[in-house]
Amino acid sequence: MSKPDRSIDPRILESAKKEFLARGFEKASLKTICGDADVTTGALYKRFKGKEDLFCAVVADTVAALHAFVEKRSAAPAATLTDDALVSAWNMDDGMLTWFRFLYQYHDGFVLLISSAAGTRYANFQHDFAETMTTKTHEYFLEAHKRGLTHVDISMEEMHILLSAFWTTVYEPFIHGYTWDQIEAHSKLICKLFNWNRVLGFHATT
Amino acid sequence: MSKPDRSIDPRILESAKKEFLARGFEKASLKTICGDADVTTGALYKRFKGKEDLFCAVVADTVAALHAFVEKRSAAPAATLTDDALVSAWNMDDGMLTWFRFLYQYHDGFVLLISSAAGTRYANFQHDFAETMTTKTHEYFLEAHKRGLTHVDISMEEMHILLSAFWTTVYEPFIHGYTWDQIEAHSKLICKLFNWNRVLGFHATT
Amino acid sequence: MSKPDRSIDPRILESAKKEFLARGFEKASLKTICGDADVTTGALYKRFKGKEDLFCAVVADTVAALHAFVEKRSAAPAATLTDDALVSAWNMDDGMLTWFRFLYQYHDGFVLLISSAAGTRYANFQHDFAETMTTKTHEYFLEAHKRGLTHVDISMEEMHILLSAFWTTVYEPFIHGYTWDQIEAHSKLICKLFNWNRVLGFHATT
Amino acid sequence: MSKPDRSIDPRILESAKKEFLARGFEKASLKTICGDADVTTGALYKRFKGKEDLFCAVVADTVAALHAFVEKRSAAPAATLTDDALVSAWNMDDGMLTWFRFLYQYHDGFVLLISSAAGTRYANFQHDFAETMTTKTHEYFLEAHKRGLTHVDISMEEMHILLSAFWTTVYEPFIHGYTWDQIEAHSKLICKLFNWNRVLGFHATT
DNA sequence: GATGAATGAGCCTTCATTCAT
DNA sequence: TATGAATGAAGGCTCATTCAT
Repeated sequence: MSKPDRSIDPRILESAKKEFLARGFEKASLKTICGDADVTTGALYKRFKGKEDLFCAVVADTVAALHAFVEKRSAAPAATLTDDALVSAWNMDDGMLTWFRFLYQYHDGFVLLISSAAGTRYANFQHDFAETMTTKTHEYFLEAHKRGLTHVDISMEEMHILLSAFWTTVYEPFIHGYTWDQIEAHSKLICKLFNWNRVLGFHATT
Repeated sequence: MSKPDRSIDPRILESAKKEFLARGFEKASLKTICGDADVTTGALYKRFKGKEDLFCAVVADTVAALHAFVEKRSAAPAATLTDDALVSAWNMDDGMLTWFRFLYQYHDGFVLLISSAAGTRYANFQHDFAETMTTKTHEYFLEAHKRGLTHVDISMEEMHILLSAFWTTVYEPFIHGYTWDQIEAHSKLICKLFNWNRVLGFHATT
Repeated sequence: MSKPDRSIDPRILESAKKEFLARGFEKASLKTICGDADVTTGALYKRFKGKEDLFCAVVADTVAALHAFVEKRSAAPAATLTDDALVSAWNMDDGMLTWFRFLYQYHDGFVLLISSAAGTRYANFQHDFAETMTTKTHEYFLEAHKRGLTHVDISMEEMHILLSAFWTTVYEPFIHGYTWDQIEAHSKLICKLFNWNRVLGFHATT
Repeated sequence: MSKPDRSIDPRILESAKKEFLARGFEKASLKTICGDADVTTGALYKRFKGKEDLFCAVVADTVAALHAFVEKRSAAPAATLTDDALVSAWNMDDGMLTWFRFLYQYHDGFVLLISSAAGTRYANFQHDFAETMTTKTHEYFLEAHKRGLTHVDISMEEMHILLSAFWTTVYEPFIHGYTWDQIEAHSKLICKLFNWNRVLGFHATT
């Protein structure tokens, strides 16, 4: 009653998600997508401007949620944090689990972004995401450095490559279709594995 | 008796490598490859069964060298190693540098395998490589466990996760086109970053 | 009793005129036309049978006015004209200006007919118009011939060629978007340019 | 023996010419063209870069001949002509016939250029051709003016529109498929009809 | 009457692979 | 053995027109 009838949309989006997931953006066939959704190509073009627009629509809420999530978690300026908060930011045990929980909620959209987006505006999602995280993280690190909490020097570039690797590790269980339980185990393991304190020159707290 | 004259091959392989690196296997154009190599498509098909066969040829020596390298390094049965050797296998400072030196030697082939192989039989190279390493590594770990050098339990699956994370970090500088100097620095960083002793339950040596 | 409410029509017609003028009949987009007119395609199809019908509607009053104008100007049977009238019909100084004034009044519709009608029933407007004029003109010429005002023989086909050439020259300033002042100047030039007396065998009056 | 076998090309070009002539560039269907030529679409793309390239190929010799013809006829700088030559340039009786003979030789290509080129780089052929002729003609006229052979002032713009009309008249018999005999008659008629001497202010020589 | 989503054939173009020469 | 023209299915996309609501 409130909204106009969009009952066909979910069918297209669902079908598109399936195809994009299975074959990647570039090799995905609109004909297959339309066929699966019992819709003609023309109908698709009524709602979406093209193949990429369709991809973006499939992925839109994931992207939005991701932005919101990142925003919320990096809202606090480095300068406002206590020394303790600044240091413990690297002991990510529950922080990571929160991340995994969040990403698991947007599982398919996230996999699309990291695995099937070649050819779309999200082609560099992994890189851009690492970049975003790097910027914020480096800012915190610099603040810690200024306060004398560490004496190690890490350039943006080095931090970027370390975080790229780290986040690639985060992506992995999604790409390989882990169950939630597996992901939980994965989370704990990699938190134990990555010794950020040592790399960044903090006093180990663990 | 020896091999037939393959004097034209290098041009094709070089050209193919360039194109595969630049555009990835799927988007690479045989026409471009043949054009750059001053060779006709027909000639190409005389020597290679098809696009994928060409890719495999480009990558063949890297794959072979990789196998040989892995084989050599894991030739010794776990049981024959001293306790010390078993434990220090994880403090990989020079071990890693050896790896990096090796991989840097096969730079392009390696990048092809980890970045441009989608659509070929090497699509899952990263995963498969981690798998390979996991088997051998787990065997060593089990031996260490048996000897009481650790009391932590790590399943094959967990070991796979850990090694995937680790190797992902190793790949990173290649993907990002690091110079050798940068890779050397990265190597040191990596060794600091990974907390193998903690994860595997060895006495911290650092 | 009178006409049904057509209050929305002007918007469609205006929008259609704009689009047809800008892109020609074939490349004009009904979607654009409907969008500009704030009307749905369905609504358009309620009033018009299709794209061509719409074009015809846009052009209808121009066509009607043209017919009326031609009719009025050729109402007098050739036989009823004086010798003088018959001959001076070709020294068209003010006759032409009257024509130009008339065409300028129906500027857009006329341009549509001569420039944008490919694909419609008016595709051959130029040719058909020349044809129409030819019939009447030839009749006058024959009458003049009969009265001995000329001894030249001009067939219908030849007359058609001559009038085609003449009217093509008339169209030109419309196609080129001349202002009224430019058209007025053009009109004078035209009268100088065409050597009707020589072609038709009248005594030069100029 | 000298040339490689291109025996299939004529079939494509012939078929393309037919289709372009019949439906215009934009509505012409490559499938139809290929079908008529007993060739697959792929084959077409081996020889031509695309639809427009095909059109250009069909029209290439006409364009070349046209350029050469124009070049040859306007090679003489205005300043080098005698007064007589300058004036009689406008009494085009045999000049026009030469033109018609030439155009008739390239009949189909010429029709393609003036009637079927919308959407190609030759879309503005008519206009550009008129422009070319205008430039040269105006130069001659200016020279005549300088020498006092005329006192009339005609701007480039006015000349352009007059020549546009004139050349449109030249095109007409081609567009309407006149036979050579009809064209010859047409040529004579329009030369009689257009009174360039009067418009340009020369002493009538006829 | 009005809506506008849906239709669906057709568009031009690409490219790994084949095969007659 | 080498050639490279030919294949032909498949690609994404357009748009005048229809019809259930």
